[in-house]
Amino acid sequence: MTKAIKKFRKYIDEKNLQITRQRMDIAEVFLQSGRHLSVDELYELLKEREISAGRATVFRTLKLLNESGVAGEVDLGEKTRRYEVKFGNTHHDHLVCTGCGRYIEVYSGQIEEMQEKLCAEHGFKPSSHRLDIFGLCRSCGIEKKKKGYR
Amino acid sequence: MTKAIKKFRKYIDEKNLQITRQRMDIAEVFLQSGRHLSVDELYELLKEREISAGRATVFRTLKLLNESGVAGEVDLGEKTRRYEVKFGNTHHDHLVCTGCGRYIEVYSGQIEEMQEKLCAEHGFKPSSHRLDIFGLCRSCGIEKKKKGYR
DNA sequence: ATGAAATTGAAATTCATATTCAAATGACTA
DNA sequence: TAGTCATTTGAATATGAATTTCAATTTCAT
Ligand SMILES: [Mn+2]
Ligand SMILES: [Mn+2]
Ligand SMILES: [Zn+2]
Ligand SMILES: [Zn+2]
Repeated sequence: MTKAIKKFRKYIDEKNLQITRQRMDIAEVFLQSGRHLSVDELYELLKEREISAGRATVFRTLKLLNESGVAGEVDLGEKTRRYEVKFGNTHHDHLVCTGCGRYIEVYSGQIEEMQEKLCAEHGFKPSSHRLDIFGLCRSCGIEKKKKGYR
Repeated sequence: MTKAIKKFRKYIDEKNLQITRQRMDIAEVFLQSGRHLSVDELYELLKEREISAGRATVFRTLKLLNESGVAGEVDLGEKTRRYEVKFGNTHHDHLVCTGCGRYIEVYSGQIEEMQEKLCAEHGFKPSSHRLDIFGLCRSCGIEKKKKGYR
């Protein structure tokens, strides 16, 4: 059993909830995917693997995973919410490719520092932030050139 | 007539749409407010001023204002979309106070530069970005101290 | 095993946003 | 100016993601 699953079980236990087959199945498929998944994508992924779980339960379990700190909510400006694995992953920002939809995870200690400084200048106490850069990833950029687009 | 209104009229004209009382009223109240407004907030603001406009028309006009470049969409992780005045305002990021809901507009040329660098390192061609920092503004931070919170 | 409590999931609800369509308004022509 | 056609308006309806409801099922403690 992975550490992430252990942490999830611990959280469930502390909240006096029950460790059920659905919750564990959903958590495992989510963790294995390693992707930035919407509720519906995870629901379909479970169906593919012939794991039965209702949409409502997938919603609720992702919420639990989020509360437990195992998963994190990601809002990339789409209409639907996504979740990513947070446990074992350090903080990062996203390069979002508008060509192929990939999310590239990036980090810059310098940017983080400058954000702190910027906040200090305004007497602002930061607790979290979100930096998303939208554009074209390397392969999509090349693709466009090939096709002669601008 | 302000330059922003002029630009909006020009856009409407170019699209072979009509300059109507509703469109102008909505645009003017929006521009005067200078705030980060949701559709509903603007709709209520119009009602207060006894300007009649249906919700659908407010939606549609904000969309037009956005397309014209006079307004910009702002997604601050709430369930509802907001619009801000874009015309005459340069690019900026947001410090979002989770205490009082204020949006402080900030800018750091250094952060922008580092973002460019970060993208370049990944062969990524950026076209836009979004940086929001959530936390407590100066007055909300002081408030919390007074009350003895952590 | 028994009963109380928690969980599940199909269906209903909510809420923001988008669309529909009949009536109103505006533009244009004769 | 009156007539005609096109656009706009806004109340009502539709949509779609997220949440809630509640009866049936499952789990846990005894
Ligand atoms: Mn990520
Ligand atoms: Mn702003
Ligand atoms: Zn790509
Ligand atoms: Zn504040």
